[in-house]
Amino acid sequence: MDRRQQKTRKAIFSAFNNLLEKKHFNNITVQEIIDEANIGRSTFYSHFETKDELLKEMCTDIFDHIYSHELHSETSHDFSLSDHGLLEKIAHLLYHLKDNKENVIGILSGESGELFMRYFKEYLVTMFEQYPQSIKKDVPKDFAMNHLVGSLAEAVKWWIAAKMEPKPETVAENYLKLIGL
Amino acid sequence: MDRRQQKTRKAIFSAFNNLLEKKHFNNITVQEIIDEANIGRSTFYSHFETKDELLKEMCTDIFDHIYSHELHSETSHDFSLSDHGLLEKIAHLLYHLKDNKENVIGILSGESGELFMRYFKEYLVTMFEQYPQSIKKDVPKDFAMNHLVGSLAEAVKWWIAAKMEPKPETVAENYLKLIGL
DNA sequence: TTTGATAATGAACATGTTGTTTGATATCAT
DNA sequence: ATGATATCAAACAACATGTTCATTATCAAA
Repeated sequence: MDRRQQKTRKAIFSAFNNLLEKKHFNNITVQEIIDEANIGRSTFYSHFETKDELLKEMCTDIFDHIYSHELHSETSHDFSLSDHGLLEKIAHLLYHLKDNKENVIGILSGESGELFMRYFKEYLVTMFEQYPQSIKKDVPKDFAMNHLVGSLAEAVKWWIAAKMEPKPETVAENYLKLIGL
Repeated sequence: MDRRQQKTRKAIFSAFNNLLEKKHFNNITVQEIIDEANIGRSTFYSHFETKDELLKEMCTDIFDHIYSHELHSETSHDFSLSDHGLLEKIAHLLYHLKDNKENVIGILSGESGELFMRYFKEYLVTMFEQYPQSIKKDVPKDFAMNHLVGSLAEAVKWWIAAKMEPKPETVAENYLKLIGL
């Protein structure tokens, strides 16, 4: 990829992140991104068709990053515990989010997080599908899955609002207690 | 209140609802609301300063409505059950939401629901505070509260996405099972 | 190093939205 | 009937959007 493209793409992402920390996604204008990134108007539009697409690509970047790490680093499969490794997996996920702290906080703070959360929940569904024993049997399956995913997403939001200070292991542990594992 | 004001206010609310069913809040313009409501431009701005304020007032209307009903209809306080009446309360809440079906679906469908959900969660916090025994003691209190509120909110979203077809009692029951009550 | 390709630029453009103002008109409560 | 006030249409400046185009700068590869 052309160095010039990389440079502007990076500039746009960085500018967008700065703005997301200050104000809500909806209230950020393309013009502001252009100014903050210090690029030409037509340059922005040659990279992204819309502001939404920019956010979308930013989200996929983050999750691609997490996915690839998940694949490489196989967690110690200690099936002696009741959660069958779920705790480690969740803690692991939280560590990854912490690595992307600047991006994640930028996107999620304020109300800009819906799109991000959609992607995040998709990821969580695939994750929980690997742990069928976490799904309670006495309620409809999709309702149970919705509960697992939704409440973990809420827990993560809580954690981020708490500046990611509580230890990932602690958060994961408390979460598992609350969903009854 | 002047009949004229009532009339236009109603027209604006109705127009806004119609539009919310078709498209996302962000993509609705004030102009569209004005056209749909068939009112003068300056008239809209004499009622609401911004589009956000309109949404906000719509949410408060709904919750004021629910609150007032909650106060009058005291549920049968059957403390013989483990949930101490929580089940009835939640089912009751779901029935109220169903009464406001058109409004609630309009606001919540798509991604227009964040603001609504914020109000909703505030309401849920006050609700759960009346049921201290529902808060697990072995995790931090705010984390537990966040879990109760967040997961109920998610359950409601699921229920709405399922067209409010499952019976409120069933949903409430399943929810209580999942949070371990 | 030259060169052909491609990315960035800035300016201009038509179009649409926003929020305000103004003076005329219609409707209200009393 | 009348004074108050809500509505209206029209116009306004300010700004955002997305596109076009000619020019300039930078690249990768021969």
